[in-house]
Amino acid sequence: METEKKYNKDIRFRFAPSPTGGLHIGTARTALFNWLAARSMGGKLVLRIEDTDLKRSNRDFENSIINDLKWMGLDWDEFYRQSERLEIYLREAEKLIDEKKAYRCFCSSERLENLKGLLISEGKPTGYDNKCRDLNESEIEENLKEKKPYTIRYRVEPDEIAFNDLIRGEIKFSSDVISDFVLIKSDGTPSYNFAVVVDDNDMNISHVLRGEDHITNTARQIMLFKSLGYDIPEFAHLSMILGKDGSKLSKRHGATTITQYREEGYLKEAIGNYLSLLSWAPKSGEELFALENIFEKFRLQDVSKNPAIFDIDKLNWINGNYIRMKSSSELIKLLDPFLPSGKDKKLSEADNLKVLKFIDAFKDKIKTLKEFDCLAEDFFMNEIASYEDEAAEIMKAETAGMVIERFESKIYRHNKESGNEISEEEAKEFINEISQELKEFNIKGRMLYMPIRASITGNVHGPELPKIISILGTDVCLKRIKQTKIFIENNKKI
RNA sequence: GCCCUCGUCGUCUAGCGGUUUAGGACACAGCCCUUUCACGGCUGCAACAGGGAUUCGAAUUCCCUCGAGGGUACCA
Repeated sequence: METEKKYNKDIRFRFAPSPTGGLHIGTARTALFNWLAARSMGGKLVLRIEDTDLKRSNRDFENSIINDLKWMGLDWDEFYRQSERLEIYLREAEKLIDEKKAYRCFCSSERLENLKGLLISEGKPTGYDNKCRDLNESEIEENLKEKKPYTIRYRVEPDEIAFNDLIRGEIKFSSDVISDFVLIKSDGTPSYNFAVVVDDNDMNISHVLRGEDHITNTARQIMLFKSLGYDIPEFAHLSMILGKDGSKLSKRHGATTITQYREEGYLKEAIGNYLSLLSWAPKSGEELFALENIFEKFRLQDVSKNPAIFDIDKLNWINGNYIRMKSSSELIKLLDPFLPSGKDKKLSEADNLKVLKFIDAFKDKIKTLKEFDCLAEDFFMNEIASYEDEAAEIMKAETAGMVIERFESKIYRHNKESGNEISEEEAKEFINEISQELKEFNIKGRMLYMPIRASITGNVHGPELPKIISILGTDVCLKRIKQTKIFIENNKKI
């Protein structure tokens, strides 16, 4: 109750990715939940790039992350980059040294490695052995004079650390299990735990919402908040996202970055919707919703503690739903990078109309935009690429030839009289006519429709026949029928 | 090893001591619609990790075991 009062006026969340890779699905989920929480509470969201690991961070990754965040429809109120704030961390660390809450450690990394190896072999907890904890003034002076590189370590004092996780409830630690850790690395950059605390205070962060993998860091950070005399923010930890086999989501499970999913043909609406459903559900039980409509219903307290397995089937289902919700004209824009005609950037007026028809015919069959790609391939060629076994089988029937013959003559006449364009209605009328004509031979149903379908697509599945005919146009239909007749001849010989 | 977290259908979850023959969604199976595929509709399949304790009563509270995940860095 009191905590609610405390932050009512000034709620500030932050999202703090490190640019050591693209925007990972799990990181994106954390970003989304921060956005949801901040917006639902009427607070602000800060984006902070944690690029203090000079070796692994890079600007391309940062751009990619920001790009993907924006693509998802997330926005933020303030932006910071830790690499631009290095003096601040140094200054705060010096302060702690002065207060004897931190100290310079001159141990080489070799020594630390050896120490760790030794402790492991003895079956003891690994951790720093406090060698430099109580160096006297002259020892320190001497080391500094020798220009020995040093780190700044925090002096962990015996204490019990407890905090109330907004998702998990009370979590306690004993300082016994935490050894003196590094605040400032020997290259002068701050370590993660230190930079985070200084920044969260500096940026007036009221709520820290991050992944479960940071729970143990929280203990270290709380010690630092106390030692630096800062106010301690609220904490909440989201569960991990796991792969199908229950292990941490990694490349082995397929695509792991938002960029990849975008390229696979997932819509931002679907990604946001699905990710928000990972460890949270609206009370109403809705499964499909827009983020803009849902954040009001979002409550941090309702977030589930269980780890969630990333289920591509459900994402596909959601994505299919959003594809169906889009109009064909919206889809044509989204589809641009996926369509063969879009690839070589020569979309004529006629092509455009064709694509529109094509989208209309296929959009309720498809789970990802990328699936349009291979589908489109078949429709934008003059020839049929290959005949399905089932189609070949259908066309072996005596009556198939008759059907195709009649179909061809109708298309042929239309082509001579009205050209390539043929509307769905006209195509439908043709089929009806053929149906009437062949009634006396008792050719109907499958035996009527399938040969027609197979003769122009080589396939027994697909969109409604009139749609296909209209998409292809009579020119292509005639070419393909001719091709099919040859195919049937050859097929007979075998 | 030590520390922390988590454990409801295959998966995401609802459930907050009696209203529960544990509800919904995805996936799967069947049926209907349909010239086909898909969409849509209907039906079905399927879970409280195990053991104790508290209680008249436990998926819900407590303890133990087991399982999973995370941390234990001059990575974040």
